[in-house]
Amino acid sequence: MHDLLKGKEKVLQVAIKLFSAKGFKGTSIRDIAQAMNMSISNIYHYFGNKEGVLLAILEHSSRRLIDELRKISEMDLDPLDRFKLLIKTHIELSGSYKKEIKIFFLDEEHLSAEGEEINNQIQRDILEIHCNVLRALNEAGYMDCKSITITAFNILGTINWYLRWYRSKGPLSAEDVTKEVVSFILYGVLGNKKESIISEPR
Amino acid sequence: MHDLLKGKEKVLQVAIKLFSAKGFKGTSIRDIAQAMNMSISNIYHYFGNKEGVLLAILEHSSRRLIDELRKISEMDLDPLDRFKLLIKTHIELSGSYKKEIKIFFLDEEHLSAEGEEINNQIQRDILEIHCNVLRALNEAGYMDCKSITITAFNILGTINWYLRWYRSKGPLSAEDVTKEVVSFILYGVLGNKKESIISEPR
DNA sequence: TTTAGTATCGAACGATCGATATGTAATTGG
DNA sequence: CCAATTACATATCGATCGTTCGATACTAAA
Repeated sequence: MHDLLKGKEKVLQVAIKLFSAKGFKGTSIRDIAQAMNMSISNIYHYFGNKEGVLLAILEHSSRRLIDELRKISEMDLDPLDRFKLLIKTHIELSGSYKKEIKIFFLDEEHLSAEGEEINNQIQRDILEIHCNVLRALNEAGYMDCKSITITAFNILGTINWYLRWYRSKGPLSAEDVTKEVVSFILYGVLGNKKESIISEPR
Repeated sequence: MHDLLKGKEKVLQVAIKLFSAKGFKGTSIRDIAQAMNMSISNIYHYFGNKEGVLLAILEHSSRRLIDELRKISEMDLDPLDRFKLLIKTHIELSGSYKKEIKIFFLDEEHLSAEGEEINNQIQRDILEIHCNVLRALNEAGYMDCKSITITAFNILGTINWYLRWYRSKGPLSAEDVTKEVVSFILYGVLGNKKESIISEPR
């Protein structure tokens, strides 16, 4: 049952778990090694140093999310439909990356210059994708805001905070919770332009 | 000029700065002591241990915010005006606590059972204040959502994320940025009940 | 002046940290 | 089958960590 993953893959999996639970500084290389019955030096053999493990997680996990979101942002759709799809996908995809995203929140301050640059690039990529989709929405007359960037930040805040608090314990189904969050964002963005905006994207 | 603050007060001030910049685990007692030319053992004399410093910051800084917000939530106002005032005040007050709030985000995982309980109580208090104000808003027919708690979380997410990204460097004034964030939240909450909702509270 | 309490310090403790040097077993390509 | 590369382990390094101990300076009451 265990040991389906081996080597590098398993290190990453274990590190994601520990980093998200105890933070980067709060997790030692020894913690990771012990949790998978591997020697310390082996981790160094794979990743060079401790930050290497964090960067590997960061790049490995962000790639798919960014690629997926960018694909949506370039789709030839009605701006509103594209926006709805983007939000919904971002929330759903992020759901399967909860641990990894938590790591980015917690530990961006402990990175070296190089690591910080990589992390910033990821954040910038995601923000830019949202800005692009919002810009089209704005030009099509669906919304009316002073700053697209601020609006994008507000969206990311709502999504990322959702990842923080959601625990699948409440009375509502995961689907209903997602719908409620999407609805909050949609109304927040579309503001006083009142159309029937809440309908399933697809 | 310096040394206006002494002893405990100064420790707290320096610790807030360092914790928010490098995290709790990333800051050693020695860092704090050195940054203010004080001996390590003196900090222990004041706060018992490292977590004691963190808890002192937490309690000291959250008290005023919670008291202020609760006062607003109990004001005898039109539910919508009260809600607007609450959001605006929360954002503005949080602005002067940026560093402290960042600490809470970063470090809630490193706390002992006692510390975690205190931290949870603070989070619960703030959430409850928002829920109460939202409930009145809902009963007065201003909004229409499935879960007041989810909506409160969305609001907190937007506010707290704002504290993360805002840097007073952009083209807009701080006031305009605040207005934009408040507007996002208002529309997000009020949803399809479309009245003229964006006007200065007071 | 004595006393008691508070504020402060330097030195050291054991533990743990990230990292490395130096190995041996396993795997693989020719 | 053998050489080379990869995968792993042991043992250890110096640095730093949180914490404690025992002592000294200061301050205000008795």
